[in-house]
Amino acid sequence: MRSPCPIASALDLIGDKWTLLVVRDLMFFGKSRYGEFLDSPEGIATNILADRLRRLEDGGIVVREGAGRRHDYRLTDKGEALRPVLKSLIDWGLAHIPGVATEPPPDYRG
Amino acid sequence: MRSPCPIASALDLIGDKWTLLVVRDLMFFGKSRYGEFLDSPEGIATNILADRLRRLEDGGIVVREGAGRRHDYRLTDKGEALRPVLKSLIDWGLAHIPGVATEPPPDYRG
DNA sequence: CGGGATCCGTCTTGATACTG
DNA sequence: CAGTATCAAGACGGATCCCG
Repeated sequence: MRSPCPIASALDLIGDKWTLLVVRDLMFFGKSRYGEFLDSPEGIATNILADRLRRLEDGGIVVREGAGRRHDYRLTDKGEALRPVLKSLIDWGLAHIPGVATEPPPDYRG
Repeated sequence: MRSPCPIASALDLIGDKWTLLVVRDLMFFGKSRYGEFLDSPEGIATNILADRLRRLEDGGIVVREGAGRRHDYRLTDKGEALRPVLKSLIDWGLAHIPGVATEPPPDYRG
């Protein structure tokens, strides 16, 4: 039994286009509700969003809070621990992707 | 015109399961040839690998060197700049994914 | 033999419509 | 508002073929 590569294992959880965008909304933009994620300019589809939220929950990265329909999603400690990943991604994007830093960027705190 | 989010832009380039695994092979395991990437334990298919290498090249993250068939892929400065992303992903995986750190991990230099 | 391209069946993704 | 149902389009995996 070889222990799996931590990069490969991490990418199994968060290695797709949409998952980290939801984490970004939670981490940097203070969003917590389904409808707020939907409003993001990238335009995630409703079924994809539901699927990613479920995977994030199954992976222990977010928790769903509140009873009934009006629940909030919140990052767990494991989810918060992704902050350096997001930060380094932001730094890389700003430095190396043309057109991304030409205007005052939104407020990526953290 | 809003400037696009650097995270979203970055994920357009590297936000999938396979791309960062190729970067990992280049960055940490000293691989540089098609056949070497194929040998990685995750088992990428030939068509997928060819596609990802082309995208990485188009995105300025790798360059293809050498004439004829026997060429090497090498990280550009833009590709090397992904090192903090990979590093933070390794740290997160080791700390938060069960089973990943139970044996002496391979040598992630950097 | 190494480095792909191509074809094909399957699984996933995504846009939209619909429901409680 | 927070999802599910439906269904088309694309990505994937695997095998095979091809070309130098």
